[in-house]
Amino acid sequence: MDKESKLLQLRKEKINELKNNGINLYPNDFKPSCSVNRLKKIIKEKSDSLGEDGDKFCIAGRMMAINKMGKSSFIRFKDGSDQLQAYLQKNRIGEETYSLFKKLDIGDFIGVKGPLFQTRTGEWTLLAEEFTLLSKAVRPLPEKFHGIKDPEKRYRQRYLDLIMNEDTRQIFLKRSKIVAYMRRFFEDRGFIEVETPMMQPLPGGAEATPFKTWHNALGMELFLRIAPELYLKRLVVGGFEKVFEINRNFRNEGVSTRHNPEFTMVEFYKAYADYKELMDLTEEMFEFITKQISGSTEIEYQGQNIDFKKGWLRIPMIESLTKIGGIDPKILDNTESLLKFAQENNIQITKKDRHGKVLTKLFDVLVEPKLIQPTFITGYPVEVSPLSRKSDNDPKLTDRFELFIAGREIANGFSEINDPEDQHDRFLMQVQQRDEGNSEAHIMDSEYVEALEYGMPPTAGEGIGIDRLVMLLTNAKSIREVILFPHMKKSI
RNA sequence: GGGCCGUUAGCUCAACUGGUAGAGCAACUGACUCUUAAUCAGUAGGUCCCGGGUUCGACUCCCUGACGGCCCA
Repeated sequence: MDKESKLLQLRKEKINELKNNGINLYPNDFKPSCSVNRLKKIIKEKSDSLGEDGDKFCIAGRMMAINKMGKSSFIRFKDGSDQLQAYLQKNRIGEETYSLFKKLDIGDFIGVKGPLFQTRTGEWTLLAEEFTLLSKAVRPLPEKFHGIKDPEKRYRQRYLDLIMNEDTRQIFLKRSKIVAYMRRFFEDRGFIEVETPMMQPLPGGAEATPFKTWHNALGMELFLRIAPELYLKRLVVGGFEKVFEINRNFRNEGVSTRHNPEFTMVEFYKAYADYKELMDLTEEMFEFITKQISGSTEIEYQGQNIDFKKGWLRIPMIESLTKIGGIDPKILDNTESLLKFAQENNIQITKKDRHGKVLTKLFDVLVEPKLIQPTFITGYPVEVSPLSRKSDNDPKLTDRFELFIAGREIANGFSEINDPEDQHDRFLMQVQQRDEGNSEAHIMDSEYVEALEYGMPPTAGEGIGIDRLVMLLTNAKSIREVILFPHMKKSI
């Protein structure tokens, strides 16, 4: 703990003095009659019945500013909904209460009861007839005008950020709404929400390094999940034809403005659907959510206008490499030439990488950053898609898409493999890649294959990064701005 | 992992070429019954991120480290 400042010592002395005078600093018997927000609506709707002799209200909140003028004072305070001003007069609330008030600080929670009046400037103000301390703050709040800016402090002490910065509050209110609308979208279409293990004996469903943990009683190693995919598909096998899960995934990777070790995804699966249908569904969902949140399908993200109105561009990956990435179509099938091209353009690719992987890496560098408007890239190579159904037209490709917006990956979806033999072979291919040094390649999951052997209906599934979606809709530059408590190193 | 930048009072920030740290808000004392970044008078408040080094002297220059931000891989 930090060394106590003089400021803090003084506060504690003052608090002891109040306690010694028999004042309860933390009572729990004050019931507000309404929120500030509700009160403001009442003011708008029926200000006729308001006034010094009019209706009385009981409001609670945190004091954010105090203007003392001798025997009367204005305080600005806020609850979870809005801010309000109250006027305290010594001869109205009594000498004893007024002198208690004078000892209080910005940051303290208070309750005020009284009618409303308008100040000289016309501001509706609660005229205090009763005034109570509800909870004493020991530490002072950050400065009222500049608030708290230091990103490190804002993340580590998010509560201060939320108290002082309305923008921050709005981001997380929006985040909550985005998730709520997403739930509604799925529920309206007959999907059921499920929860599958966060701790898994075999980490699967994605290419990533997992976190390890240990279960004492079972005496076994467990992994924090990198994806819920294989469990959700077991549920489709089990007869739940439309499922979704909104929950955390954990990947043991670096942190950046786009990566947090734990992040939230929605994954959903729909039986008898294919990847094309999911693209349609995704367009519908994004359009719906964006309209609800922003009132329009258009948003501005970091200076770019982005339109979510459905009818997004759909481009096969190969085509995107030539048309957007500028690769000569003649060298596309030749791994050697592609490697040479990569080298010439300073793109780091391992010689070991297979053709499909080389294409994907070139795509990441040459195409992805240029996909600003919502764009589906389809037809991913088999090598990088161990869980996607092979395309009927081209066995080298899969019935898969990824969604890109503002130059970053937002979603990934595909028709699922439901041929257990194919799935088994794909796992084997991954195991081989693992042996060749790709530590992120998928692990053989025989129990999952066994589940497929009982029969899974034709199905398509998709995952959408919620944090990244929230970033887009809140115009946040860093993922840390949309995660309440982003991971940081220990500060000591 | 690499590059650049940052860390000074509770908060937001200053401090020139190295000369011994300052403002606003917050706090404290006092005045003030319509303020709203209230005002007025006064007071106090510092491990200059940690640790080394250079120097007569370091917030300032150099090195190591910690934490953070941005960019890149």
